[in-house]
Amino acid sequence: MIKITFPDGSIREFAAGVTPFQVAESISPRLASDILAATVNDELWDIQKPISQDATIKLHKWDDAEGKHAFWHSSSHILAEALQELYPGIKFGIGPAIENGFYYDVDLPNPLVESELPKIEAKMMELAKQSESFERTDVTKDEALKIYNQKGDQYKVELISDLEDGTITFYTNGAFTDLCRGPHLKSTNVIKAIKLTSIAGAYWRGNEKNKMLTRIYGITFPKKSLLDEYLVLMEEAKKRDHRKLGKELELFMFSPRVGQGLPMWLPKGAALRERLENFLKNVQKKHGYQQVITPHIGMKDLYVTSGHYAKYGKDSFQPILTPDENEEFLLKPMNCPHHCEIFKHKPRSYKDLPVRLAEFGTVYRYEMSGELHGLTRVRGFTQDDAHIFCRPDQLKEEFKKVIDIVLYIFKTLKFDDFTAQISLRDPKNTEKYIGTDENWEKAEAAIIEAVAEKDLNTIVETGEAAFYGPKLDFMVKDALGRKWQLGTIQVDYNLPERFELSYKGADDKDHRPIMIHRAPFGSMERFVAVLLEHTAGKFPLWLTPQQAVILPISEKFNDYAIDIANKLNAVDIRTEADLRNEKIGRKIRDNELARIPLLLIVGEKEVQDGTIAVRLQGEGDKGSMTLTDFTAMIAQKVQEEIALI
RNA sequence: GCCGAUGUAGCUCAGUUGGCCAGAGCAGCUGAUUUGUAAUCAGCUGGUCGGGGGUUCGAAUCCCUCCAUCGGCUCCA
Repeated sequence: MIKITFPDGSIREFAAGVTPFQVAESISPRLASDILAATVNDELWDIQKPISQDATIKLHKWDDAEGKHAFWHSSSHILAEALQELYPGIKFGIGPAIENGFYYDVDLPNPLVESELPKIEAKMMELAKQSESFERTDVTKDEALKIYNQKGDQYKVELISDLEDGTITFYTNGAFTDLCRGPHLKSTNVIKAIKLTSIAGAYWRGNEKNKMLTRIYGITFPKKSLLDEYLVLMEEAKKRDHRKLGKELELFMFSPRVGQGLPMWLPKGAALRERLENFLKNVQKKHGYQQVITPHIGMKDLYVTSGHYAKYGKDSFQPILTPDENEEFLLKPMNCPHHCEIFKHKPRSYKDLPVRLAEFGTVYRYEMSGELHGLTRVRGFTQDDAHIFCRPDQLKEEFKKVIDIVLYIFKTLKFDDFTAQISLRDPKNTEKYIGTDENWEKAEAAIIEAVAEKDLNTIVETGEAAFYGPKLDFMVKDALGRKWQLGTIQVDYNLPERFELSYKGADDKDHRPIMIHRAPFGSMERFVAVLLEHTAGKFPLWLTPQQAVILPISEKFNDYAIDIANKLNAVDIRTEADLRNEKIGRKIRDNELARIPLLLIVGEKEVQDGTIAVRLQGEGDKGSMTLTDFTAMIAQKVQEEIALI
C-alpha cells in the first residue's frame, strides 16, 4: 500500500501502481470524468500513469492550466492523426500545447491553404468521437531511432538524437504514434469543440537557416459553448486593437509614401502624447533628472566606439549621404552614445554624481518588414530615455529609484497585470556580449539585489540581456494576449569603459562611473498602443485629448455654448462645442462614440439659469450644475487620477 | 527577410463562376427642420477596383510582378 496526500492535507491509502484516474474514481466517478491531468510530487503526470510510492497528488480539471495543457497537447496529437490520414507523405515536427490552444509543425508535400482547415477540423472531430485512448509505450533510444529512420521522418530522428540515452516514451492515439513526454488525456471523447485558427510558417527548431515548416494553430474545448465564448472574446479583443482605435479616434496614421513603420501623430494623438511626456517630465524632475536634447544623427565613429556598429553591422544603420565621402553620418538607433558625450564634456566630481540625463529621443532602426506591427513595432520611434551615471556605491539605490518611477507610472495608468522580467546573459554563449565576466557578474548581482529589496515578483530569463548589460523589463499584454516590453532598466559597465568616462573621487583619483539606461514607457509609440488597448480608447480624464464637448439643444443656443467652451478652455479644461444642426440624441451618440468623457448639454433652461447639464461617459445624465461647481469637480477628479507620491 | 492570407469611395463592406456606364450604408456638401439625453428628412458629390505588366473581342474578377496591410516564424540595441 502507498499513501497519497491530497492538497487539503488529507491522506488516503491505495495499492501501489494506482493511477491518478483511479484515485479520482475512488472519490467519485463524476470527478474522474472531469479529470484531465495530475501533478504527482510536483511533476506533471499522465492520469493513467501508475504511482508506485507515497506521493502528493493534485488532480487537474479544465479550470487549471495543467488540465488545459493536457487537453490541448492531446488535441495536437489528434490534429496530427487527422493530417496523417488526409495528407499522405506528411512529416511531423513538434506539436506542443501553448497558452491558448496548440499547434503542430508539419512538412507537407504541397502547400496547405486556409480553405482546407474546415476539412481537417471535421476529420479531427470524427477521430475525437471515436474515443481513442492514448497508449504509452516505452522504448530505448536506439529502437526509437530505428523506427523513425525507417519512416524517413528526419525531424523526429533529429529530436530523438538530441535526447539523453535512456527510456523514450511514445504515445499512440488511433493510427498515430508520436514521440512525446506526455501527459495525455485518457480518451479523446472529452474533446467536444475544435477550431483551427490559422496557418503560419515556422522555421524548424526556430532557426531561420532551417527549412520553413507549416504551422497549424488550433484550439479545442470540452464544451461547444466554451468555443463560442472564446470566439466572441476574440471578436471583442479585435475591437480594442490599437490600430483600429488609432484610426477611429484619429490619433496616428501611416503612409506608404513616407515609409513602412514610420508613424505620424495626428493632432489628437500628438496632444495625448504631449500630456504623457509632460507627466513623465514632472515625475523625473522630482527625481533629479535633467532634460537634454541631442541630434537625430551621429558620426559613424560614435557607434564604432560604443560597439553597436560591430554588433549590429552596417545594414542595421541608416546612413546619411553627404557630399564629403569622409564624413559618414548615421541615423541614431539609440541615444546612449550622445549622452555619454554630454557626460564627458566637463570634468565630473564624485560629488556631482549621480548625473541623470533625460531625453525624449527619436531613434530609427531598420526592423524587418514582416516584424512591423502598428505602433508596437516601428522603424522610427521616440524613447523616453535617460541615462544615469553613478558611483558604484549609488548603483543599487539608483536602480531602486527607477523601479519606483516605473511602478508609479504603471499604477497611475492602471497597468496592474504586468510581468517583471530579469534578463541575464547566456553564460554558455558569452561571445554574444561585450565586457568582462567580472563586470557582468556585478551588474547582474546589482539588479537581482535591487529587485529583491523592492519585493517585486519577477521571472528570470537567461540569454535575454542586452549585449552590453543585463536588464529588468516590464512586460504588459495587449488585447490579444501578446506580450510587449514596455519599461526597461539596464545596468551597464561597458559603455563607460568604451567612452572612457570618469569622475574624480574623494581620493583625488579617476574612477569609472556606472551607467543605468532606463525608459519607463519603453517608447511613446508602444506605450500609447498598449494604453489604447487597455482603456479601449477611454483614456483617463487628465490624459484624454478632448475632455468636454458642449452640445447645444438647438442652434439658438450656439452662442451660449461657445461662451461656455471659452470659459472652460480658459481654466484648462479641453473643450469644444458641437454646433452641428443635429438633434441632441445624435450629438450625444456621436460624441459618446468619440470617447468624450464629459458631455455638457445646454438649452433654454441652462441659458436662463446660467448652468450646464452634465452627462458623464457611460454614466448618463448627472443633472445641471453651475460652471464653478463643474470646474471644481473636474479639478478634483484629475487630481485623484494623478496623485503624486 | 521567410510562410500564408488580404487590398473596391474618407470609413465599413457587397459585387463569388470574366460581359450593359462599378453598388450600398455611414461620413462630406446643399436645402428643409430648431430639436431635451445614443442615428430628423430630402437631394447631390465622391472610385485609373493598391501600382505596373500580361491573357482576352472584353478584366475589379484569370496570370506575372511590385507595394502596403493582416496572422505567424525569425529578429528586437
